[in-house]
Parts: sequence; structure tokens; C-alpha cells
Amino acid sequence: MELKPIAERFILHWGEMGSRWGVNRTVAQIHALLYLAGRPMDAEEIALTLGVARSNVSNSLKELQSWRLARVVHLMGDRRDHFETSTDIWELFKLIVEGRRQREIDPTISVLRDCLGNPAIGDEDTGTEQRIKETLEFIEVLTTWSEEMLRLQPETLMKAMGVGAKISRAVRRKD
Amino acid sequence: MELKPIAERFILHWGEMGSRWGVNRTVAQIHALLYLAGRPMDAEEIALTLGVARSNVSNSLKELQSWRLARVVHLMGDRRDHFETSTDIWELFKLIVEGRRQREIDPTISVLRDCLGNPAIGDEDTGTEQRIKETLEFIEVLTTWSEEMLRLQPETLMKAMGVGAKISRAVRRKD
DNA sequence: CATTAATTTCTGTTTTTACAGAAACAACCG
DNA sequence: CGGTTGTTTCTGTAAAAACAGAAATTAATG
Repeated sequence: MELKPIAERFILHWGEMGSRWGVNRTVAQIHALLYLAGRPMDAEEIALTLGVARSNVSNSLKELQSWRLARVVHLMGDRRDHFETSTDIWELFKLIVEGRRQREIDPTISVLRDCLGNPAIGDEDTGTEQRIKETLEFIEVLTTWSEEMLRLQPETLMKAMGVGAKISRAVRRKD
Repeated sequence: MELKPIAERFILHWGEMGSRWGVNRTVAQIHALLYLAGRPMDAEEIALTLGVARSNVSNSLKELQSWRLARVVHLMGDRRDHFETSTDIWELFKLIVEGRRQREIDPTISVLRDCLGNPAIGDEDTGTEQRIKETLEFIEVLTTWSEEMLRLQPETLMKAMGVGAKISRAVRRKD
């Protein structure tokens, strides 16, 4: 229940990082707590452990569930909802990337496509159209590729990154 | 001076995206403006174009400069500072990744190393140490690899991503 | 060196976001 | 079906961030 010092440090830092990346601090803290705990916790216990209001926990858990970063589980003989997260860091990373893509990248792609499809694009300054086009292409390449990568097994991905690094080194010699 | 509709849409959306990723809206807007304009602009012009206070522009430009996303240039016969950004989207991406690494990833790595080096780690719950260790390793692998990737020329990187995707497809058959 | 132009820093306000606590709601149990 | 436990929603407050405008500072010019 009471946090041990190192877990506390980890959780506080994670909350801080969340803030910097546009994630509510409490949301990030709860996720870090569940991750470190590695076991299901009920909302009350989470609230007490982190020293935040019960309602705050409720809303934050809903947010985490919308990212599929937390799920409800039930313990035998206990009426309360318990919440857990994956302890597989690769899986967590994938969920976060996927969530961000859906929420932010996809809408951005729509906007850029819309801009380029709009006849009024002709009225813009020279170069503007070109740069919007390049931006769209860039985002599309990056997302396609990251989707491919994230579909891999972690071990394979590791290997692929090794290959990537090797290509990198090989090419740099010629750079 | 007056924004044309599509540029305006792009800039507003970019500002919105900035907010969601922990970047001040005005900062993101100014960057988008300089990017689309593709020419140096002075602070006054930026303020008028975006309809924000001159002081806001000044601070935001300082922020952009700290990311190396904007630089001062001088125009012949004009006392005022003018600001420009790269129109190379790959270069911009690199600068942003690099900035985030320095500001957020590196400190996180320090914290995690610190946690693992602390003798008190023994007092933590079973599994906690393991997960912190995995988290650190994960971040280290990812940053090392991304550094390698970003060192490549864009064209090479494109090629490498093609290879990555190919590996991905090849392996998936066996998955 | 006084004047003007340009920029930055400071201060207070506004806006936004996060949050606590209360109230409402729902599920369950004897 | 009344009491109990658990959860969500609502409402107001507090904290944080963004921002405008004024004041101060710095640099350039005649």
C-alpha cells in the first residue's frame, strides 16, 4: 500500500514525463503504479497509494482503458473492480504508439489531404503546396513503416533494429 | 501578411498538435508559419500574422531557437532580426527527436540507472526491479537505434525503412 | 550622446487543465 | 426492499500555463 522509495521515484518521474508529452500526470502515475505492482489493484487502493481523490482515479482509469493500457479484472470473492496493465514493456509501447496514431496522426493526415485536395491550394504562395505535400508524404512513410515494425515480435524487432543499425554503419562509411 | 486559408488551416492544426504533444501552441504555430512561408520573417510580422502579442512571439522564438528549429538571419538594409526554419521536413524531424531525447529521454535513463544502482532496490517488491531493468533496457535499445537511423541521409533512411518493412513481411510469414 | 528602433523581461490577467469532494447512480446482498 | 458497497458524474476550486501589454533594456543611427 505504502510506496517504497524507489517505486515512488519511478512513478513520480513517469508522471512528470507524462505531463511533458501531453498525458495527464495522474493518468501516467496510475499506469506506472500498475506496471510496477504487476498485480491487479482496486481504485481505492490506487487512490490511497498515490494520495489522489477517488474520482480522479476513476476518470484516469477510464482514460487508460480507452488506450487499452488498463483492463478490468475480478478477483474471486471481491465485488470491486480491479485494474491491471501489461508488464510487457514492448506491448505497452505498441499500445501507446497505436493510440497516438489514431488520435493524432490520422487526423493530421486527413487535414493535410484535405488541404492538398482543396482547389484553393492554387492561391497559396509558391512552395507552400510543395511543403504540405512533403509533410504528408513524410508522415505517411513514417506511419506505414512503424506499423510494419510494431507488428513484429519483440525479439524479431530487436533483430531488425540490429540490422538497421548495421545498414546505418555500412552506409555511413560512404556518406 | 494575411494568411491564406489553407496556410491558416495548416498552422492552426499544427498548433493543436503541438498542444497535444506538450509543445506550446504559439511555439508550434510560429514554427509552422516559418516552415510554410519558407522565407525569413521578423517578429513583428509573425505577431501580426498570427494575431498574438509581440512578447509572446519573442519568447516562442527563443524556445524554437533552443530546439534549433529557428535561427536568426539578417536582411541587407534592415536592422530587425529575421527568423527562418529549415524547409527540409527530415531535418526538422531530426531536430525534434534530438531535442526530446536530450530533454526527456536522457534524464529518464539517468533516473532509471539511479534506481537500479540504489541498494534500496532490494527492499522493493519482487518484479519491480525486473521491470525497471526491462524499461531501461528498452529505452536504451530504442534510443541507440533511433540515433543510428537519424544519422542516415534521408534517401538512405527511406531505403532502410523499405528493408525494415521487407524484413517485417518476411518474418511475419513465420510468426 | 540624444533619439529612435528593436528586443526582452516583467507583471498581472485570462484561460485552461487538473483535481477534490459531494451527489447521484448502480449493483449487490441479506 | 432497505441497507451497503462500489462506481461514475457533476460542480466548484485550485493550480498551472499561456498570454497581453507595459516597462525596461539594448542596440543602432544621425
